[in-house]
Amino acid sequence: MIMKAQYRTKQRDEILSYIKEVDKQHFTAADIRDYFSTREKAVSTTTIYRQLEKMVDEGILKKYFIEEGSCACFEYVDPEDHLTGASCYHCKCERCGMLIHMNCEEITELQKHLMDAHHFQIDPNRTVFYGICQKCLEAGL
Amino acid sequence: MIMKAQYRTKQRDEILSYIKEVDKQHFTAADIRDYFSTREKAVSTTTIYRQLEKMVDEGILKKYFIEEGSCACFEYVDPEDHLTGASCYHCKCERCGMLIHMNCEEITELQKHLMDAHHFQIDPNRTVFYGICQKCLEAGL
DNA sequence: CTAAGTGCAAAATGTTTGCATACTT
DNA sequence: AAGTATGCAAACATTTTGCACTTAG
Repeated sequence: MIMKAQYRTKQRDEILSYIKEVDKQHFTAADIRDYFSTREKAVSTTTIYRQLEKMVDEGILKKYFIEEGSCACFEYVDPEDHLTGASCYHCKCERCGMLIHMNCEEITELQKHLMDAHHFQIDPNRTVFYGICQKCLEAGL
Repeated sequence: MIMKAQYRTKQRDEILSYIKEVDKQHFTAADIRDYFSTREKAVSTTTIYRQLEKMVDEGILKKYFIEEGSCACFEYVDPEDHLTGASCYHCKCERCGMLIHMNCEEITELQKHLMDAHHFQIDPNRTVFYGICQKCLEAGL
């Protein structure tokens, strides 16, 4: 499933450096477009979309949707997690974007229940629990 | 927050009867548009969107987003669930896209666990469990 | 009569595609 | 040289909006 990048291009490098330099937990195609537009780096929107898609195929990025509206979000996938096949679950705060890692018994139980009762094999890498974290709850956001 | 419909129109009734007659667990604006186009009932797309939005405000429907397609899904909210505050979760098959609805005890337990142990208030509307459904598992996809 | 709803066409988004050109290997 | 990537413009898909017209109360 995971395929390697074929060619290394200037544009690909630019996008990769954005992903690493701008240490955001998640970003959109529009974020990248805006970033480049403010510094005259030439990467067309088309290329941004095509490279992002490619990176998702390569396993470098994870794609998901948060906000209404419709724009896709991308998140950098740590290569280590990738190698270890680490399959912990994530809770993501809808407000502040904080990511909580989980690998507890309860979730394993649910996993088992989904399989037994609903015949559904959950994919830990893809599934994200959205909600509100403690800090934001307390802050009343 | 919940507001009543003001006027009862022919178009609103048509849409409501679609929701009740076509017993789908979830549907999109496009489903309704297509439904009407095959039977010459006159309900414009604009009106469909406006009525759906209104029904969400009224609490008759729940709106949520599922990856891919980027189109909003609507789901009829059982008035009883409305009173009890029950909300169901969704499992989406990564292979065939099938959507399974869940409203079982186990998920409620996990919800409770996330709150108690991880101080995380999960959002059922946004959270989707991704994985592989029975049919695709059996088909070895 | 008045407020609310409707429908058309057109705009706003966000994303994808066809095609000729340019770049990597 | 062959294969891949890029960029533009145009296509797409979904949803929203402006405006004149109709309808429910």
